Amino acid sequence: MVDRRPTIADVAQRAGVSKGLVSFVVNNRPGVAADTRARILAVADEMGWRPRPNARSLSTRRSSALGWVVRREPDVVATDPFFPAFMAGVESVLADHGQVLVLSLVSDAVAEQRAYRTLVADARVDGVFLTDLHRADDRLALVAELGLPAIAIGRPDAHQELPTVDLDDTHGVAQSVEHLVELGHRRIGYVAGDISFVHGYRRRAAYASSMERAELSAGPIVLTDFSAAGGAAATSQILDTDPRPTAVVYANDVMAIAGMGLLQQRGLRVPEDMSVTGFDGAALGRYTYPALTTVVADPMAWGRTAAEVLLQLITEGHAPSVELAPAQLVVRTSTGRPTP
Amino acid sequence: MVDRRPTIADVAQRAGVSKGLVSFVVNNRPGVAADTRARILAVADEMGWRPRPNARSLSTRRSSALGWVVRREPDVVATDPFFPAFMAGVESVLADHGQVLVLSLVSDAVAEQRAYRTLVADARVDGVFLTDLHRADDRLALVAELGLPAIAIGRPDAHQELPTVDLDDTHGVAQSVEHLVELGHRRIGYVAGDISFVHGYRRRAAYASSMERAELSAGPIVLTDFSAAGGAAATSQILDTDPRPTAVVYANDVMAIAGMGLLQQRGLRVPEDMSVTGFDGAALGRYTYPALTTVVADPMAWGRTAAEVLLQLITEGHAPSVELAPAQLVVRTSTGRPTP
DNA sequence: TTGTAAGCGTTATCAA
DNA sequence: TTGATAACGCTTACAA
Repeated sequence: MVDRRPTIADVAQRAGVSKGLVSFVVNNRPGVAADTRARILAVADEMGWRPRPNARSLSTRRSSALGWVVRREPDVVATDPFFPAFMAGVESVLADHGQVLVLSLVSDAVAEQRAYRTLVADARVDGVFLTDLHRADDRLALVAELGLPAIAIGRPDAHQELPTVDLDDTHGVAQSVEHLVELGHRRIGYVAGDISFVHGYRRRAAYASSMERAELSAGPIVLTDFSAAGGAAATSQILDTDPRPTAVVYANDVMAIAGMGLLQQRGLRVPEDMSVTGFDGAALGRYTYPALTTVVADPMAWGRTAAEVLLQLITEGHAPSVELAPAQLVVRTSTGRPTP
Repeated sequence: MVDRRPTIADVAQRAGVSKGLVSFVVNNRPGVAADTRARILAVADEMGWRPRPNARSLSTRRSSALGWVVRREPDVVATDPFFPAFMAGVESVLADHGQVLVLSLVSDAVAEQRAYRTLVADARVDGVFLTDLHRADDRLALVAELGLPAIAIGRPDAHQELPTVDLDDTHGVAQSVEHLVELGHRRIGYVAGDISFVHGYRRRAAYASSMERAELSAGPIVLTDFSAAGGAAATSQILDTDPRPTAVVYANDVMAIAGMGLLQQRGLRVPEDMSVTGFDGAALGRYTYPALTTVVADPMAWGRTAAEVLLQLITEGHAPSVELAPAQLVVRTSTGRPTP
């Protein structure tokens, strides 16, 4: 016989026990004598045996994999620091749990639905992360229909049963506005991302209520799509308003950086003629000229926590929602006093 | 009995045939009467049955999944347009083939090795993409040892058996240098990425040979790491050289953008005092000020082709290497004539 | 061309 | 506390 990989039968035989007992031991089930357990573990270790997930999945209907379906344009993913950092956080947890991440990048809603359905039909994953929540997100109903364990990244708009791992981004936006007001700005514009996203919507709301709190009238507000192109176009629109604002709050860093580019191209100085703030804490923002004042969150911790919560949901059937530390303003040089 | 998902047995029974025949039909195997085949397909379709990959994998030892292990800092992934675009390309092919992408993001070589070994030990994937090739890349030996089908993204340095999907990036670098020379530049610096990567090494070599071809002496050359921080620091070093160059070629866009930021912070104008070129064609580069002259490749096509080749390698045991269209220079406004 | 039956490597059930 | 033995859902010899 060729030296094929050892199976549970080989381990059982070598340890002089039945397959069932070996299974009990690797699954940490009670009812096995301590010395028997130790012996089995020793043999398994010596033979370098571990249960194969796909064989196991046949009887348990568990795949030991978690799914993440991302519906975004590649261009947007490319410039979003959330994406890889969140993934790194998830990954750091999964490896220790013998889990694996199945990732799917789709471009439209139809492909997105199909992706979730196929993941379930093919029993590819035991649960999924729901990111980029929309205000009316049909994935909430979908995962319920499919009986697919899921957790929401960022609080869904409607009240939901789903465990949620959330991070308050409104605080950072409020800090941005307050920072600008303290510097003496009175006309502060806002470039929103896509407000069909919960986070896009919430950030805009935070801007509006902060302006109100400062007893300033909000606007101009431009709605766009979180992309560099969108940020530049929105900035152009803002420049056309009269009276022109002296500062602009952007809903993410990419739009802010593109916005600064457009301002400079039009001959305006940042921050002398226009102050600018971003959101994300992208690495690049430290090295632009001027360096971008922005709001930084901790997406890696977000991913880590999300993975832990999802695993708990899968194994225990329920899990708590978690609120992470809020995003914080980091002041750099793209903001300053308005020139009179 | 509850209405559990149909299995191959249900389909066989309903169609009045054996399980074996159903299996033959879904696997497109010859030797089934045409009308029988049609009837079986009709029944399967009607019942909404498809073979479950994990049940299938037990006998075939195929997982219907492809693996991609990425060893990079999240920060670097975050700013690299290659990553999501390549992934989108891969994904666009996989879905049609009932395949899934298992992605792993690791931070060091030890975790990387472990990731590949676990993927194989757990029979998680049928093959892997090898990206970010190093000049002496131990993964080539590793996949050989593991018997893991793999394709190289970008040509490995040493002669290898692996099918390769490559894209000539040296052409774009040469174009960059030629463009600058035509504009009248004679002292052209270079900010390399990490030259332990094949692509980092090749780009630098392309710069050097282009300079030689133009009968100019190469340098200053600064080696760094493809990050924004690295790009800024390298630029600072270049500014310290005497005589100072009038143009700098950067090995990627992020370093180029950070470099422009540093130049401007030091009071230099781009391109009047210093021309700058990048590499990647990142979306953001169109909207910086000035807009970045850069080299654009098509990483989405790269991913698409890579997926097709890898699938062929897995199913047929061999696959051709493919050479994609070379990257091309796109001139924008970060390059101009040197001021005398 | 079709059916039967034996795997594939686990976990689950039920006795002992 | 342990051991047989039957699932789990599919593929694949081998027979018919």
